[in-house]
Amino acid sequence: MTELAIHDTHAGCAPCALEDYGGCEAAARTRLTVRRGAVLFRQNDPFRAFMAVRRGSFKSVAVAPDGREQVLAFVMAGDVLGLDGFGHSRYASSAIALEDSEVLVLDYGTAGSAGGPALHHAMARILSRELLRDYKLKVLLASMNAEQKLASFLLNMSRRLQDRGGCPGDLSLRMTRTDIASYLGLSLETVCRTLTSLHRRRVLQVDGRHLRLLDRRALLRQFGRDE
Amino acid sequence: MTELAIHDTHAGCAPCALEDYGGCEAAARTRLTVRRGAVLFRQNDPFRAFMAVRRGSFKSVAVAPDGREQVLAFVMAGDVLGLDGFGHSRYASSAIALEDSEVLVLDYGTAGSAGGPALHHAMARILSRELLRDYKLKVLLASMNAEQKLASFLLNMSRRLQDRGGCPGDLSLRMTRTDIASYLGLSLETVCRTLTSLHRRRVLQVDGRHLRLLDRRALLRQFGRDE
DNA sequence: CGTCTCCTTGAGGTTGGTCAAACCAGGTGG
DNA sequence: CCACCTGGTTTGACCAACCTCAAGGAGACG
Repeated sequence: MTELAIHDTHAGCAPCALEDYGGCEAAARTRLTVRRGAVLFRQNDPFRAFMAVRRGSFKSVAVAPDGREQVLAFVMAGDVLGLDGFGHSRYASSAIALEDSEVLVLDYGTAGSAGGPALHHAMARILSRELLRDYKLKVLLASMNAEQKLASFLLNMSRRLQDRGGCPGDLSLRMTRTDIASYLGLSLETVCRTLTSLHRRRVLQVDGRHLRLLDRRALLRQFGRDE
Repeated sequence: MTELAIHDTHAGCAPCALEDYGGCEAAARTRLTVRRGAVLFRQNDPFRAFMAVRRGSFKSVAVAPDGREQVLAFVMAGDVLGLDGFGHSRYASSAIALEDSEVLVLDYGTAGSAGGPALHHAMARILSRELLRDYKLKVLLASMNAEQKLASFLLNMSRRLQDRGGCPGDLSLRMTRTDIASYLGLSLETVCRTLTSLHRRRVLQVDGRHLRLLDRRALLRQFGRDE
């Protein structure tokens, strides 16, 4: 009870986010479609609005001090983009579509003053949840080895797909190995090697970006009390 | 312009937070004093309220899946604790005082419904800023080597102390090496070694928990475009 | 068919982790 | 006052997990 459930790592039950947003879709000004690879907004752009992902998925990236890109999050349908931009009135990260996608522009600046307390409350909840997700990712980055990171990532993706009505054992990834590596703080080669290792041990079936979880137990076992 | 300024890493200009909170101190129900080492709230406790640190400092820790403690943040006067608990109505991390401290209990549940939109707006800004801080920490954890992590940490601490009116070159740390190591995703020995290495190179003067920055430039140089 | 991007696999080296021992400061009790 | 104990810190020796560099395969697309 006192420990984080690992299969929840950076989960955050995204569909709830929009749900939370409740009837407030009135706040939605515009609906945008974004082509795969296109940039929805860019780090340091002045903050305009939150974006609720309707369809498709994005990666959220920031430029690290040394100039390399760092993937901060994978954002799927039902999640909200741009939450970080609000506090400093600039986006803190760029949002890049991993596939053809559709977003709802949530003009919080306007709707915020107009909307009732319910809207604010919902917004705060979404932000807070995002924080929780971040916390879990920090734990992952700070204290896990390569295999644990991958296991955590896979279980999380599986869960999120399941929440969206997909088959939990069937992962069709939208991002490259490089993206995954950056997100997990690993090198791209280590991601590959770890995946093939899991494949050889029949934990996983790997076919390019299509993965199938064969032994969920084995993934969870990565986190035995003292391994 | 497109890159994060490194000396800002997990900065977040904390004193502004309370400022932002503005005249809303009416929301403050209680003032608590906490002894060094005491637990203000515990991970998984039902969420009660946010806590604004008045005096002293805290560490925010979570239990990792493997049972080890993970330090998620160092929280100083002017910062707000418990932001993560709101979304799930449980605290996602424990708060432990690093020294004798004093906090203001911000009963958002009550004040939230009572307070005006200004309060909500302020709350959202605080949350959003916290997100930004998290983003920077994720970059640190994912893509920096030991020396860069330390440099980043030191510059950040210096900045935060400066914001609070302290002398920027004089750091009097309140946390143990173990805490720092956990926070930065390093081993305690590596933190020690890196500090002594910086000491030997006259970048830093190390005397237990009292540090003096001798060569800020050298620390910043850690992040030259491609080193 | 050539090119491009992405993925996979191998060889070798380095950073940083682990284990171990000793030091130091502060507190406690005789 | 001193002996002792504890928690924190420092340092060394060793080792392995992971990174880097390099080369080759596989699929998509013009």
